[in-house]
Amino acid sequence: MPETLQERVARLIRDSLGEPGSPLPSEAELVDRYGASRNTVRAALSALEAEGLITSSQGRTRRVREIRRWEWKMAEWEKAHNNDGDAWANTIKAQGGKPRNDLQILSIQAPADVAKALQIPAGTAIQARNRLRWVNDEPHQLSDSYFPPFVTDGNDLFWNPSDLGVPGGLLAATGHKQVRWHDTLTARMPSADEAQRLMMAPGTPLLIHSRVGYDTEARPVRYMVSRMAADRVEVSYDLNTDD
Amino acid sequence: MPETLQERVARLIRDSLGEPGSPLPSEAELVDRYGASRNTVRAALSALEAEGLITSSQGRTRRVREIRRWEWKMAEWEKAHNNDGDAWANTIKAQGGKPRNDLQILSIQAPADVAKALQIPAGTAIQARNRLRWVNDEPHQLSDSYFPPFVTDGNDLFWNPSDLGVPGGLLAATGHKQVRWHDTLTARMPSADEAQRLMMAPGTPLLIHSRVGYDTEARPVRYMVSRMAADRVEVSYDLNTDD
DNA sequence: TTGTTCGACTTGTTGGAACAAGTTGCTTGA
DNA sequence: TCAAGCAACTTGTTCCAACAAGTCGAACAA
Repeated sequence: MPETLQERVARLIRDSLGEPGSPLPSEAELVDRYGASRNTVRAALSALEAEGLITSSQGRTRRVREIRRWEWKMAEWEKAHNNDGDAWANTIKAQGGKPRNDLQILSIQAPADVAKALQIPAGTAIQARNRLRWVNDEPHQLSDSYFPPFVTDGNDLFWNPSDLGVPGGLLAATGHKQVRWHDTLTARMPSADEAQRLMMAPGTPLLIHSRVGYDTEARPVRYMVSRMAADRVEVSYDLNTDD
Repeated sequence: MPETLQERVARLIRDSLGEPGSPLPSEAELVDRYGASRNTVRAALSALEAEGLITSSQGRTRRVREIRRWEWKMAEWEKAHNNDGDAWANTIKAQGGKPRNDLQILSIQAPADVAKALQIPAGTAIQARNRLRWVNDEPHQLSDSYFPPFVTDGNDLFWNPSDLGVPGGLLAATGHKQVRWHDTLTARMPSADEAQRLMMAPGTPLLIHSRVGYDTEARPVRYMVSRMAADRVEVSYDLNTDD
């Protein structure tokens, strides 16, 4: 199959990209340089944008995209006993970032995925804690936690937005200590709403981390789903042999 | 900021999408239905394609995209002592899939990221084992392993493509047992080459897993990078408290 | 010196047209 | 019956044109 003109132009531009942050030639110059129409050049450029290689916004020169990722240590997260502050915030601070946190606590009816993870019937009334986390005043991730009724019922602590200063975390303080976790990771493109709320550049995927926490009796006590802009974060795990 | 016509059309189409696998109206019908030009309708459709919501190929009706993910259990991977076969292949088989494996062993000069992970100077001659893994004759992931010279030097076993049947894996058999691992996960859009090799649909990100394995003396003995089509895989970890 | 305005430059949006090329099913001929 | 081939679909590629709208620096006025 022969290469189409827009593919050819995309390839030539891609191979001539400079350092991150450096400007691209204007559309008009690319039209001259490659002898293609403006539409064709634009098709090539939007392909590069969808690949996450360049930025563009109206009136401004296109530039080579630059990325900086923050590490999120998943194995230490809520496993550490000195979990008196926000473990995530501490991680970011340790890397020189300024973390921030919006928390919203609400009652919802469990959607299918939540119900499955918590092993309860779909539609059950449960509590959700929806967090929007920021780094350096840039939105970073949407982190939603869900708790089954037997954990939250008759426990006002869960309606308290400041869970800081609770040693071992909210669950340990209410007698539902987590001893096992099952994490899954995947990625997909964001919906329009997600892209807008996280101020994501086109061509940036969403990295999705979900965690189900189990207590000593192997009951699920928490389900957390974090949706992160993949160009701003790197999730890490430390493992070792048990023996 | 007012909604543009192509955004409006994209939104209306998005909201009217049916079941996975169901067909979309043709471009001509969408032109009639929304009173926009074909260019505008196509811009809306390619936005939806970039979001990973629909498929399209020449001559064929566009359809709502359907996805099926395979789980890859990272905590069990090479930690298990009964690692006599290929642990990844076993995982896939357990889920009803047919795994396959192309292995290529070659000598390369360490690129920057590999050198950093293995703590050796960039450009050092090292051994690479490049794998292309398939599930049901569909390409799934590119998995490349790199070993530092002190591990491979004078050890012909590493040039043997069939590492099956080596209890505990290749490294254990040569006296460099891994006891600690550091994993990182992130996502980005694939390059044109990656998209082609993995036969990835547009709007599909690459999920990238990297693992550095350390021996008992805390020396890095292996660096592995796996690039996976994110719509076909889900990475998982099982964690527990040590006490 | 400072602030505003304006013009030239950038990319974004939307329309139109024509032809290329892949797919699918029906018709037709062997 | 079966295969080839054609017709009518589909999406893909490529051009042209015009105007909208954001950006940025230089010129100008206070």
